[in-house]
Amino acid sequence: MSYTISQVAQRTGLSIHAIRYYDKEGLLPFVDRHNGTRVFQEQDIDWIDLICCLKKTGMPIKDIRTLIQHCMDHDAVLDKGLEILARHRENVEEQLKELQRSLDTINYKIKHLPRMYKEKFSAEAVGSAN
Amino acid sequence: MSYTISQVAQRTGLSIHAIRYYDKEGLLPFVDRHNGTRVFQEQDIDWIDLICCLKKTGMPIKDIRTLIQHCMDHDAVLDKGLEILARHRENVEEQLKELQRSLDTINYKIKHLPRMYKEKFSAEAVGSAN
DNA sequence: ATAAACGATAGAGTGAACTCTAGGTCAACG
DNA sequence: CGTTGACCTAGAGTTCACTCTATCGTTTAT
Repeated sequence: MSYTISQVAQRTGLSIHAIRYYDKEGLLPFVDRHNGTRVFQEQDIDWIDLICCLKKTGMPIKDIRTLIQHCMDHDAVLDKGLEILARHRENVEEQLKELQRSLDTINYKIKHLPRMYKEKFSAEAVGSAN
Repeated sequence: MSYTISQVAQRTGLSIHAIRYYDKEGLLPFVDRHNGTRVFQEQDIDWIDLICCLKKTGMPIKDIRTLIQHCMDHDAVLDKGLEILARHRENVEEQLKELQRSLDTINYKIKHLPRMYKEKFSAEAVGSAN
């Protein structure tokens, strides 16, 4: 079973434009062509899913390209590809902690917003009374 | 105690340029001026901390401006400001879940990368044998 | 009194990641 | 045989959030 670009767009949630852009940027070197038209296989979609996941977790396109290029290189895949992914996993774990801290801060600020607000206006009242 | 823009930059980790940019974008309507020079109070830094937190959690600048403007409006603060923050908190909770899902996916992909890689090259071997 | 240090503004430039447009190819259908 | 519809490329345009530059004003120390 193979897929057209619009079917892949449907399945992945990416726009057709974005897929072509990713290809142009070297993220999809594994995609076959038929008369110039891209023909996607099931496993290509697995790779695109990985790309989407890396994007969602903030990996820039040039880093994804590096990873993909390593993975297309027979000898280096287990070494360099896995190394990059493992490093990114740590990064995502840090993002999780940071996001949790931010959530705590937001909760704190929600609790104290009335006070912050009050203090600011008291200060301004003093200021304008001067 | 009051602070200059460079002291605020130090304390918040923002660049001086970014602080001025935020001011220009209407995020810091509460900052006083002395002879045109910005003078920051302690509670202004509390507001800037909130702004940083909202930015880190993906709120765009125009939405932060809307929130701040509501909070500078006496009558609406508890209603609209808290409402926006509460909605954003739900958003951040969803981000946390999504990030956790992405981490799971990355772990899964790390486990299966050797297989994805192998299948891709098998497929290409078949293709080039045709 | 003048130079250094720090502050200000306006506006141009940057980089990332798309998004859109124009113009073209190709296979299938009536 | 022509027209639709889906695909293609090259490249221009857009948005966001800064970042940088040029130029100017104000304190402060020597």
